[in-house]
Amino acid sequence: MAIPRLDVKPIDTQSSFRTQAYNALKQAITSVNIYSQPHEIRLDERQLSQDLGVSRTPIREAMTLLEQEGFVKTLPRRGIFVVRKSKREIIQMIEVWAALESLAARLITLRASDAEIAALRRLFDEFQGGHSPEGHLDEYSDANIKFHQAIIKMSGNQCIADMTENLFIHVRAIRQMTIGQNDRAQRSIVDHLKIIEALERRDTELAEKLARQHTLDLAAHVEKHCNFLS
Amino acid sequence: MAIPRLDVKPIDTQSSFRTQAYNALKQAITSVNIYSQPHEIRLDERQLSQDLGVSRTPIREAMTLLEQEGFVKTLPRRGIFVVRKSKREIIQMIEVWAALESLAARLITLRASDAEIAALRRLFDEFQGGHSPEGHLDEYSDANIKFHQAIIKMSGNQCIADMTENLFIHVRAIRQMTIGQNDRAQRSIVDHLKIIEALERRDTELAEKLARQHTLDLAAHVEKHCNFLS
DNA sequence: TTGACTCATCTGGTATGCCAGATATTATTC
DNA sequence: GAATAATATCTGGCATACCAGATGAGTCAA
Repeated sequence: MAIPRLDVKPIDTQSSFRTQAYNALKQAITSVNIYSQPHEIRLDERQLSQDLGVSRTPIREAMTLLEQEGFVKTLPRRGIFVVRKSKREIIQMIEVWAALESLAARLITLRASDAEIAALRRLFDEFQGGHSPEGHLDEYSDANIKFHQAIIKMSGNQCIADMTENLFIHVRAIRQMTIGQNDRAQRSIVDHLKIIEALERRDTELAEKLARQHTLDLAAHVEKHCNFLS
Repeated sequence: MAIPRLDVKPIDTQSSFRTQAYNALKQAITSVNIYSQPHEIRLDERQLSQDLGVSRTPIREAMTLLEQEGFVKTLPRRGIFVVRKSKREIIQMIEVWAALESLAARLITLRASDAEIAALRRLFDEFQGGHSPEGHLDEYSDANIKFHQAIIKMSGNQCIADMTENLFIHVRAIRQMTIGQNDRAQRSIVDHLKIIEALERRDTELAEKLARQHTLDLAAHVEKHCNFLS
């Protein structure tokens, strides 16, 4: 006779409180659009430790990570503040993004399989089939990000993915505010299609160049129109 | 009559124990060539805190940073280990470096002053005037790194500098082992000269391409000859 | 001798308490 | 009443104690 056993699920012994606090805080910080509200946001270690139900220690170590990633800035005995990137910093991050995505495009033409590239086109067609970007900017913004993430992932270079992950987060808020300007959504679709075509033809130089220029255009747009940034 | 005063220097209230521990540990970790010795290096928080004369807390926070930067890996209740990058990871880092330095070259042609570019050529000529690379590989290796750092800095994009800083450290050990192979030093000098010439002529496309290819060549070299990497 | 078991020990994870600088509040002085 | 000084409070930096998992030496049975 089988011994009755409780249906206990193994607790996640892999993720420490520190990791859980890190994820929770990063989620919380990146979900508020800090550029749309004027006052700076201050965090309190003790308050957060109470809210999350853990002591200050894992909170502090999570903050150490978030500070290195540029999301918060700690001023000793003053407080911990959510960082608002300047226009200059945002543009520099977009430029780096352009360089890395350009490299990703190069690597795809050299190493990706035809099936992978075909999957990228399907991802593109699926969204295109039916709606035009006008009036669906939220959806389009999601599809847009998915497209870029797919390219990064297809490159097979994990280092690119790691280094662009936070760049995406920092730039995301800005993208959402620019996607509706100057017919950018429509232009963006055209650019993406050209990039896909270059990848399909394994045209390394062209794919590299188009991917770079597409993102550098965003940098130029931010330079011109995002004067709400400091 | 002046009151006698002790010549006390203001203590560095800016750098916390955490920061000092971080610097000391990073220095210590990166100064040992982990690829030349077979056994893995394990660190002990308590031992380090005793050596550095501080408690475990700042040590732990420094370790948190070093782990995020990829220099150490913490295994709970096992220990903290100095990370040995695999060949695949090294190559991916060099590829990212190539993309970023290529961007730096582009930005220089568009934004740097003639004086800055002239300074770069002087840096190059100074080292060239007199010695050939053979027999001075250590010096050459230093000059080589200085050249690349100068390009990064001249780009004016601080984000590139931040993101390449650790890449340089990770790749440095490998560079020192490859610089003497295949006449790489001599070839490298030729490449650097061509890059400088392209920058002087403000040839954006060419400078970008040469800078990228120069570093991608290193990646290819590592792929072929660095089989001592895991 | 060998294998499994026990337990002392080691190690990173976490909670807690104290410290000093920074700020806000109150008291004091003119 | 305004400017200044004294004080209470808040906040991040640091030290320390305890916990539990992992390890390895030692023990005991087959």
